[in-house]
Amino acid sequence: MGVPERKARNRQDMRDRILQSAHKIFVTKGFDDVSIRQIAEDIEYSPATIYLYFKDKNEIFYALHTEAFKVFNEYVAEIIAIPDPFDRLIALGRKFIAFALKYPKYYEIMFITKSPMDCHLNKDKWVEGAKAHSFLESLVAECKAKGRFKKFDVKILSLTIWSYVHGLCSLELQNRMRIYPDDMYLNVRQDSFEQFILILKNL
Amino acid sequence: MGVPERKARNRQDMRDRILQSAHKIFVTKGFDDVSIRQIAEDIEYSPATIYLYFKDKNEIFYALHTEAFKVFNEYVAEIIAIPDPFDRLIALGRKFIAFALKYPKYYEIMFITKSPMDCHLNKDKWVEGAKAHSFLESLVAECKAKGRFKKFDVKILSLTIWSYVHGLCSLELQNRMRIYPDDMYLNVRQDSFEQFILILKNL
Amino acid sequence: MGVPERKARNRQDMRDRILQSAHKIFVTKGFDDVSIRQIAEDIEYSPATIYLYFKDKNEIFYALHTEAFKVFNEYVAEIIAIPDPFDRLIALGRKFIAFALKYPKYYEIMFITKSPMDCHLNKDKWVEGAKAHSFLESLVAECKAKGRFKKFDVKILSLTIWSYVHGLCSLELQNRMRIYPDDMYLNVRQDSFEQFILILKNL
Amino acid sequence: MGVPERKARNRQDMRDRILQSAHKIFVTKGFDDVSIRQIAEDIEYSPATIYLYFKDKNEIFYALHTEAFKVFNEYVAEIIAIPDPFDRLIALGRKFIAFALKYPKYYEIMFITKSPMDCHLNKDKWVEGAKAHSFLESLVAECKAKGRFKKFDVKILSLTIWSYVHGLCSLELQNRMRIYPDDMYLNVRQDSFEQFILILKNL
DNA sequence: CATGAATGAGAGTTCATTCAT
DNA sequence: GATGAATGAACTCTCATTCAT
Repeated sequence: MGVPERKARNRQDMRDRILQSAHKIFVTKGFDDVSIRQIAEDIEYSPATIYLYFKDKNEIFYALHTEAFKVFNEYVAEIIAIPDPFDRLIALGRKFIAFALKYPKYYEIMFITKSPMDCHLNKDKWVEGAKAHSFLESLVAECKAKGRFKKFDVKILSLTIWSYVHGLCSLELQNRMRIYPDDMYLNVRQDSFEQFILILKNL
Repeated sequence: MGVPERKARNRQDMRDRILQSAHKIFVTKGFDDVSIRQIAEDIEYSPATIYLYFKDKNEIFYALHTEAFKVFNEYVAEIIAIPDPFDRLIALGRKFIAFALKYPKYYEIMFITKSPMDCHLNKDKWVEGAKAHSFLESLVAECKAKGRFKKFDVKILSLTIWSYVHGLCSLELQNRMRIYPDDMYLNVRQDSFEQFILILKNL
Repeated sequence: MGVPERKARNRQDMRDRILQSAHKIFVTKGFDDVSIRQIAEDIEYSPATIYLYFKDKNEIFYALHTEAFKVFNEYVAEIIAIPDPFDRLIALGRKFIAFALKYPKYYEIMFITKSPMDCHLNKDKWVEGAKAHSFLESLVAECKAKGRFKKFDVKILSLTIWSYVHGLCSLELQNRMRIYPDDMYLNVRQDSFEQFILILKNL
Repeated sequence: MGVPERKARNRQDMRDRILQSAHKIFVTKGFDDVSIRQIAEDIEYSPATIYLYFKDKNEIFYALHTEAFKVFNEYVAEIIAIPDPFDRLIALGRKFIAFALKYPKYYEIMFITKSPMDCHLNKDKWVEGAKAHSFLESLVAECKAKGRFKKFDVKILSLTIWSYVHGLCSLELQNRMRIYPDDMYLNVRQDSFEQFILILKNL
């Protein structure tokens, strides 16, 4: 490996370390407490150093966002092994929910946080989001090709499904399900999802 | 009108002015930029004055939250005139979405923002949220009493509906629907909702 | 009793209430936390009202100071019944120490706090302090008249005694005696004072 | 001198500048007026800069306190050259008083101010205070070993001496000696101390 | 490559005080 | 006699960012 390659890798290493730290602070202390200084302290470098790897705070958030989608894609990837498209669709839903619960902060960045970033960056984000979404749409289309969802438009139904699953995750992550008594709370999310599967099956 | 009454009204006026200003800044600049100082500047009073009407920043957010639910309740109230429960349910959905679009920041406070407020305040918030939710449940129960949703549990179906509608609104408010081309974007939300009505009708 | 008298008494009542409150806060929260607002809240009047009875904060502290000396004088007065001047001197010392322990905040104002007050006020204060001090000097003089302290100047010895007793009280009140282990701490002040009596006796 | 050394020295320089400024303000305006902003203005740096050298205000006060004891120890150190323990004891007294007069604000911090600092810091302070005190005790013990103070307990007598000297200094520093007419005022402290020496000599 | 040094801007909050009513 | 309303000035502290070294 040549010198430029090693340099590039070192550079990437450092960026990763910064992002990991940012994510860690994000997870433990919340969005507003992710400050350059805190990250610097965590990785034991000076705040100024961070600016060697990221233009500004926005860029860190943007990278975090990219990272989130990368993790998401990997997390979801394994469902492609499932032969039946409907089963695959359901599996996607399950994975989606599981991801939200396992990486709530990544989920926040991906689907909840309003970007404080500049507009041209957002375009890229939409691309990423769109990719995930068109994956869903292709699944719905496949189902339709196999005879399901006859009376429904693929794109619209996809949005309906996405809305439902995202709504379910959102209510959970933003603590809005605490309105249920404790014993119900534990099952309610699962029950609703199973119910939703049933509904889809009968469309 | 007696002196104490006038004083009380003046006091309320001032509180309202502060809250309106807070809401305005919230709408135009975002949650994090709502600062006592900004509010003060906006209403052209000194920062110290604000503390004569609100104990601290938390109390302002809390009042904003209460205000949000008040506006919401008034906004939704008129549907009770609709005789058929299913029609009423649909109308509730429409109202809900319309409210989200008309008062996006109130919607944010009510259903999205993770409260930075103290715990005992949150309890009250859940009470409010729960009230709105049990209103939905009672509607679903009424529908069921009239023969609909036969195979479905009232509470679980209510959550499913809530999730869907909230998800739809969330995606919209957090700009996640920009993945659609402009011409689609205009109709997609509406189309999905109509589709969802259809689904509910056939349950 | 005529109207002006009653008015004057009411006025004095209010002043007393304010001072009591100031002292209470002073005792429980410390010097720096005595604020007009806190006093106002405590006596359940508005801050502005306090200014009807005292020109400003300084005047309150000044009145507190006067109050302190009044309480001190009353506290110490009973020793005049003791016939022997040396016994009386010792009794004064005991009373002095007891006062410091019982009313530590009054003691602080009288002998420790550097007056934040204006100069012309200080003169009056010195008058008060001087009165207490000349009382001590007259006692020492009486002792000398009875044959004690032969080789010592009255004024200088008085200062020496005052210094010692004040030093002892100061160290105690400012927590500087915590350097002693707990069991010693309890007796050390008393032991030193008894020792000092012995020294005086043998002068 | 290497780079790190120079950097360390610069850092120490800055800390010293801040402390000197704090001390200066403390001397000219009093304890309560020592604010970060005032210090910043005085040293002609921004307030934020101060936080690069001190964690918070407490740390500044703590450093000031440490500084005070350092200066005190150096100031008092030279007396160890005096062979006779009683002479040394007297010299200590003189040095103590001279220190109080020369560095009144350091004296205040060391022996008068009630610390607003956190408890664990205070422990260290007591350690320092205790050190100074046990130095006094060892001197008294030495005197006793040489035949003086026969009828007196070392620890108690030490406290008695400390109380007297501290009382004398306190009365002076807190302006309580202004009760004497101007011509007396100039000598009275000195006279009392000489008298006290005489008393000790004859114990 | 890394950082020490520095800062302007801004946050929430409290205070003594004034004045019209 | 009492006060509600208001404020200017101050406080401690944190932030993202820059730049010379």
